[in-house]
Amino acid sequence: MTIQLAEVGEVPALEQCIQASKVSCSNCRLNSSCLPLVLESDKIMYLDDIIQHHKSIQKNQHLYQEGDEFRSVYILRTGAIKAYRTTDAGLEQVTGFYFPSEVLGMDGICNNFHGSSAKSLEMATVCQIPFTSLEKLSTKMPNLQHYFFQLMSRQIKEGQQLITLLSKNSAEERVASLMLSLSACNARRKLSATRIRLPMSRADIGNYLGLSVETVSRTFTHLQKMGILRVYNKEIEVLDTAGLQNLAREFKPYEKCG
Amino acid sequence: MTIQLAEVGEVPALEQCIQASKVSCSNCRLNSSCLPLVLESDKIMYLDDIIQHHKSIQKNQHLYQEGDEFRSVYILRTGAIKAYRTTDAGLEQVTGFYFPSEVLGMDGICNNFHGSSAKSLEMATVCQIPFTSLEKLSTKMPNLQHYFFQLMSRQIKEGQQLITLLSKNSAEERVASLMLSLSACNARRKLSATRIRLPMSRADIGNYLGLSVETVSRTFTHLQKMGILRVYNKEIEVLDTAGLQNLAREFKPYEKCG
DNA sequence: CGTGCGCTTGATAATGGTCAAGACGCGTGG
DNA sequence: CCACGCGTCTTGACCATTATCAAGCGCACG
Repeated sequence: MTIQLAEVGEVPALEQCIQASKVSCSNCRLNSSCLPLVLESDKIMYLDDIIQHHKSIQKNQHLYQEGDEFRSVYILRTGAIKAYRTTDAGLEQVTGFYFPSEVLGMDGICNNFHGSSAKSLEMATVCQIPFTSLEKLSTKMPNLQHYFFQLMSRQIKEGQQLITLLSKNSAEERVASLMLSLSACNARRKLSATRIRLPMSRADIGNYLGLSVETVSRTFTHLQKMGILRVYNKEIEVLDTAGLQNLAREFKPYEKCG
Repeated sequence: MTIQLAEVGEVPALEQCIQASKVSCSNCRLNSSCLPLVLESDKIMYLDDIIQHHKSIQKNQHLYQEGDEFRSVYILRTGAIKAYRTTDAGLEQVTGFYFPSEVLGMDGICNNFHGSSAKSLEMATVCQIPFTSLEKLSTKMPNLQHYFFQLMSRQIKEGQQLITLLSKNSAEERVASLMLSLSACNARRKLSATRIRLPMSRADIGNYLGLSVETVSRTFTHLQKMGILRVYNKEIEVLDTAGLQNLAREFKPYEKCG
């Protein structure tokens, strides 16, 4: 039997309000955690000029696909997106989950083709930033240039953390780490740190963590039996944060530092 | 019994010649595969001004360590370097091997501290580029800015490839992939594609590939029994490139695209 | 009220880790 | 030049974790 948790996701009324109003970086509610933060307020208008606000994507649609020509990077405003690559054997490898205010698509810069696909896990909206415009603007705004260097540097570092997790940690530690990360991600977004809604399937989680679906499922059950989590399908309640941290250590991909 | 392979590494005489002469980007023999390539030749002097050429590092010394303040990025000129992080549990996680003309240290940009350590596997020389100078120069030289965006993008992509390798491939496939990568790396450097000298230990290889030393060793012997490689300690001879590619697929971290 | 997909659970098997011992190779010092 | 010793590599035996296969459950959706 499923117990309905309190609303932990976006507030629908607010969402609609945002979507209805004419959007610009100045009145966007991500403002405080988003890109324009690094710019002097009188320069946000330049950024506003090149950003294409409010592109929306239905659930399970692609924002871009591996091999598509790279033209823009994207900032996620609402919803959730998974990034994945397709292996030579035709298997899918999930490389990351993205939440509001995060920047996607920068792995396409190196050879002008997207190196991964981005598919929405639920209805999502993004801002699109044409990359050549961004580069031009960056030469004029050292802050902006620096911000993007930082952003990419962080993604490199997060990749290294995931590599470490995959090669050194057990199934239990991997799942615990992910839950802790999502909790931190919620906290950053001013949502509950103890109630996590998972927009992705067990298969996606397993794929991301290098585990089979079955192992993910078993691990959830086990963490529940240990009294660390309570699992209601895609709603996770963290009962023992310290216990979770004890298992996790390492790996904090969603504790963004910028 | 060990059979001595032909010289496959750097040519000592040439090395010494380079080290003796006054170095600058214009007369550096990496020239054609290195950073200045992207600059108009009359602008190389600006880069030359900020680069500190020819810093040398003894075997097993650190170029920088995790947690050190981030000030510069480095280009490896000769030798080989491994990058690694230390996990919370105090274990080492090798995140990459670097060879001449590759750029190190960019994971430190995001929070001004190096996110990994870099230790030389053999006597090495590097060029040091103070990052703030580089950023300043980048605002004036769009090509340079673009080059560094590409470089970091590529590192993100390579991280994703390693992640895929770790979560989807068997021990055999991982080792085969690494050998193929090193072969490609040699080829890029105009060295033999079939004779590979491994500057790193079996332990480093295992650590990088998420395997135990024993498994790495067993895998080498197995690949040898299959007639794909011949293993003389740290000298590897590739007997069947196609067979190796067959096992590898995926994962080409050293086939740099820029 | 079915039908199907996603999730859970159980039984079994395989890959690779761990522990232990021995071989080899290299540098040191006699 | 050889003997020694240590560190690295290899090999073997055993074991643990997790994948795979299989079946059943439950919720969502038509």
